[in-house]
Amino acid sequence: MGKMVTIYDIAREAGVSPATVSRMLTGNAKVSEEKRKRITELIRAYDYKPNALAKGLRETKSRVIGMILVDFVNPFYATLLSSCEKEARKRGYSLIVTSTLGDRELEDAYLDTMCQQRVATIVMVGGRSDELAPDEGYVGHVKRIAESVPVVTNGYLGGAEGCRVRLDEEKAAELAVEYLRDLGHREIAFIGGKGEIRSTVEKRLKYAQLLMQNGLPTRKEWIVDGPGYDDKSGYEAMRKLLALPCRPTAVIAVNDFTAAGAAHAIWEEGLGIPEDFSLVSFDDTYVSNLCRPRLTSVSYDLEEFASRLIGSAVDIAHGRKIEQNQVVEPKLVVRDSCKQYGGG
Amino acid sequence: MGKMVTIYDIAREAGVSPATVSRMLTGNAKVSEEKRKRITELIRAYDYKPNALAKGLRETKSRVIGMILVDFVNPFYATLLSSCEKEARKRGYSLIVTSTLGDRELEDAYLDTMCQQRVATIVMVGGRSDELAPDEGYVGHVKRIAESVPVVTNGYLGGAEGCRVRLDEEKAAELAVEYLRDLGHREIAFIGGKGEIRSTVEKRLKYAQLLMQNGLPTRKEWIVDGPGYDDKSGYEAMRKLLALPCRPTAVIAVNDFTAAGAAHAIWEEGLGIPEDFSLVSFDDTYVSNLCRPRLTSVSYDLEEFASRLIGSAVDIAHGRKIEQNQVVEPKLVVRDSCKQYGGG
DNA sequence: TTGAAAGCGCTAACAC
DNA sequence: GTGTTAGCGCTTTCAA
Repeated sequence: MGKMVTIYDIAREAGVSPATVSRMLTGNAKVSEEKRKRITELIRAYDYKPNALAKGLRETKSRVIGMILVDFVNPFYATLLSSCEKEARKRGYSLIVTSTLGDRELEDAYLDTMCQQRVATIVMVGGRSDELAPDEGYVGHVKRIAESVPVVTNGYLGGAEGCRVRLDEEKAAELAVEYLRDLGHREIAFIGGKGEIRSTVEKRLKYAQLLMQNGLPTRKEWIVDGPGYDDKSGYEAMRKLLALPCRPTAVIAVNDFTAAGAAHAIWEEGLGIPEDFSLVSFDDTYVSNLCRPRLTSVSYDLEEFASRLIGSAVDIAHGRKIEQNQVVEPKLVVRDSCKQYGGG
Repeated sequence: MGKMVTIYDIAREAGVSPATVSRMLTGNAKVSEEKRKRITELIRAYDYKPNALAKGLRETKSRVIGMILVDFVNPFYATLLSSCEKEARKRGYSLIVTSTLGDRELEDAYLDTMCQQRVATIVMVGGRSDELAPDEGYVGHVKRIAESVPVVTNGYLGGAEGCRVRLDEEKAAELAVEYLRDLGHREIAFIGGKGEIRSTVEKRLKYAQLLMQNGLPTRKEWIVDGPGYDDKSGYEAMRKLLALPCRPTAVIAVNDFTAAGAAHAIWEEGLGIPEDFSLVSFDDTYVSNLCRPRLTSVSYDLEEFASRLIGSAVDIAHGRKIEQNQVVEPKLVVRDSCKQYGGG
């Protein structure tokens, strides 16, 4: 691999000092039109590429954001990643990414790796920061890291996070429940997810609260814990519901995958959506469009989420003032998986 | 943000020279057991994190691989990314990622960005490198880049690439066609994809060739060009097929999304899978498991693909000898979307 | 085995 | 407006 050209090469060739070349590049000081022209030309001619490592070393921080996601494959996170990357680019940043798949040790290791890379900011979405009760050791670790590199997250890190951007899970649950209630449903179940994940618990709690407030029947068996967030979980959860003596008429699924799984269980029983069950999911990934009937789903504006996440990350890195607590609101996207109860 | 501790801090505290600390860290030279112990302790106590920027500057290259994908959201690439990241980590590398979404200028810009980051290697999958005839300017650009940073790709870059890892598209097409043929199908269509994308063209060509070799009827209308790779494309393509006076009995879809779209068109017509149409797709993403009936699909071992991509990237970076041309073979995963023709 | 010193490529004082 | 210089944190000769 050939030696890379440096500002010294350019400077020598142009008969100026490296500083002048640097000044032109950064735009931090005036450079005479004549030299400017000569330098610009040389840069093109030599195809000069500034060394981000040197710049980063000099400024004790790189224009790179470290992103720790729980999973790249899940379309919710995949889309978020895509938006974040676009957003980062727009602001002149690159993304170093990592997926933990729920592995706690990995999460710790990655925190360190990104710290070593001297990323400008660490953005964490999902994973342990999203757990209801992240363990002490972990929070301590993040706190230590956060002393040298700011952390932006959607979860809660005991105050270690420099900035938090949450999704309004309660509002999301509200949209789902109220939509079904307005359609005349009274027997509404909630399936999927895990009891230790904050986002899930927040939804379930709000769901239960709303049922009560609306005088709708609440039953323990109508909240089916996971075992997880995939279609298999949804399938199994729905089968439990189907086995119940008193079945609900509507089902809220913790995400599109569990909804898809639930749909399969319903069809297997020879029943239909929305004829026999109305189905609402969260996340509104492309999966909700891929199912038939297409799923009515609570949607988060992932572009906005990404924009706030990355925007805050960049602002913090530049020492700008930011909103410490931000919330992204959901909205309901009505498709074909629900119908008026009793009505038609 | 607090000042980070350096080897100088450690050295001073331990009463040794920075060089000794460095030697211990890199393991490039012997260090007395006594100092080693003292240093190790200090490193823990101060939570010292080596500055990857400085190291990279010194060694004129970082332990980061730049990955340019066409799209993060498509589960094929999302899964590939996930596997690549895992593979990179295993080898002590991080991933800087980027998705181009088919934007040519972006691809150029990213190539430069990664070059500036002094990534060890650039890995490109999808995008322009996957086009049948990438334009001259682009190839030139890659060639120039490739002089300073090695490029690994699945596409063809006029020899600029340092290493190529292809999927065996022809074998994939063969698996699909022969499976359907063996089931007794004679009228087989191919839908989706774009005529300028190498992987698609390779599949179509092989498909056409195999029909002929097997004495099966070939019809122009049975190859439906895209318009793309999403379910809408599949839906539209299938509708064209359905409108034909002579419909095929089996359909090969360029990926899972187009297959899902095709399935919807078929159902809309009141027809069934596999009763009225047998359906085979490529890629075998989780989408093929999410559909009902589950899709029979040609599967690539994405872990192997990732392992070869990243393995080669790392090997090249270390100046090791590598296989210049590697191929990942597909296999057929039989599920429920096909049936014996005539037979049952 | 260890230390001193140079240098990777860049930017920002500080002079002029 | 421009050049000189020091230093970001690390590794690696070169001597001792």
